[in-house]
Amino acid sequence: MSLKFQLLNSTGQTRKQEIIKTAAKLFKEKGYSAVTMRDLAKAVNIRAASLYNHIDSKQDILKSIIISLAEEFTNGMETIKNSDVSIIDKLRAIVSLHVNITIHNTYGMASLNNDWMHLEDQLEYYLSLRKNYEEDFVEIIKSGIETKEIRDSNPEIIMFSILTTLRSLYLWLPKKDDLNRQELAKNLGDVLINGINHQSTTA
Amino acid sequence: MSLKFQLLNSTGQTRKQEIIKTAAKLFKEKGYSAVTMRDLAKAVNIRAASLYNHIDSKQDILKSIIISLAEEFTNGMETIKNSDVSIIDKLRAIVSLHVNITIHNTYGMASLNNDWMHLEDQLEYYLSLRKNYEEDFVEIIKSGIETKEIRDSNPEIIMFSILTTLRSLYLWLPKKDDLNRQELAKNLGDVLINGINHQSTTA
DNA sequence: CATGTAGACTAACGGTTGTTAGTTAGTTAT
DNA sequence: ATAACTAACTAACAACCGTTAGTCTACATG
Repeated sequence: MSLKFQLLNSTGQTRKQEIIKTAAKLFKEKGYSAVTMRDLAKAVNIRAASLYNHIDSKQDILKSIIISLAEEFTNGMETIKNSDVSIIDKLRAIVSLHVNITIHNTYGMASLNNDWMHLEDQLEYYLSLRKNYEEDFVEIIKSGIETKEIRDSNPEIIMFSILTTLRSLYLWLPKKDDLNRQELAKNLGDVLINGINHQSTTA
Repeated sequence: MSLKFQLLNSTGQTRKQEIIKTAAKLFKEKGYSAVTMRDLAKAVNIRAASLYNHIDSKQDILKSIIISLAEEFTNGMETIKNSDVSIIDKLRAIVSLHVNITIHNTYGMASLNNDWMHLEDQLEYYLSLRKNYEEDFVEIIKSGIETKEIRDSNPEIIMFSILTTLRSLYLWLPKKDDLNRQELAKNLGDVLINGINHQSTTA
């Protein structure tokens, strides 16, 4: 048994990673079902059959893209939930979580949002992660309403309103790369959070 | 040349309308590309070939769903733009427009959001309608900032934040049918608009 | 030098796709 | 009564789908 060194290509990723990243890009443009293995192969300049030296199946690619992202969100939420800061700061942390993940994997976010229903074996697992995430999110809102940090409106509506905006970040973040992460997160935080902040002192 | 009476089925729609509505429902669940003509045929209890007595092509179905909805939004925006009310009331009217259209065509909204890229001949037309809609929307926000009815934040971010929430209505509106239109529109208006309202006097 | 492996290839498979052709039973119009 | 139309059917086509089998070459390891 000897050490094995993974060969890296010119962009510093393994071939498998390159295939998955390219797939995510195509999935964003046309959706999982409309992208064929021959499309994907052409995009990485090999033949369709050669893809199978690196991946198990088309399904497997989708699973890799979605599950890893979903787990990133779950882990991020766990950290935020257990952190000892104000509710408003927790909400700001959630905004940053979405901005950061979306910046480093814009293409994958499209699959997470639009192609999760094509997961087969992992569908149930994905749905449980999403359900838990939304429940944690709404709990934070509720406790903010109790402590009067958040305006007293329907917590589910507040949660969905913020979450759908964050989930759509992948659509308009690419057009806004002149603003860097911190600026965008701040602007977005202002719009999303000051709106529901009870003592609205922005100016 | 004589009058022609369109035969209506048990649900009071023509067969073509029934097919398109059923298609929209399937498109919402799996996306345009993943739904086959045989799937659609089975859902309306005929054979795939028989669909072509009523529609020209699969493309044609998608076109019918998306373009009519996009034009509804365009017409609605035109009315709101030219109405003589406050900026805040215009925003409330936009919220109502989305709520009402989404209520009466929940399935179609999924295609509008997720399958527009599979339009072929009509893609350019659709994109122009969407572009105009967003431009009108952001103009309303800008004039609201000028008149100080709206908090002074980045108008594009405000617009996208509201619009993405409204675009996602089709996802969570079906779960909330205990609230009727007016209630939902009001709640949503509170969350979306009071947040950016300059003199935030909600309580 | 011999051997093993990674990663590309060609060829082909069985199944599915959207769609067309041709037919037929039932209804409506003249 | 006859002609025309509507809306269903069966059968089939050519193209495309994901995937497998088997092969070849370049390179790393012993």
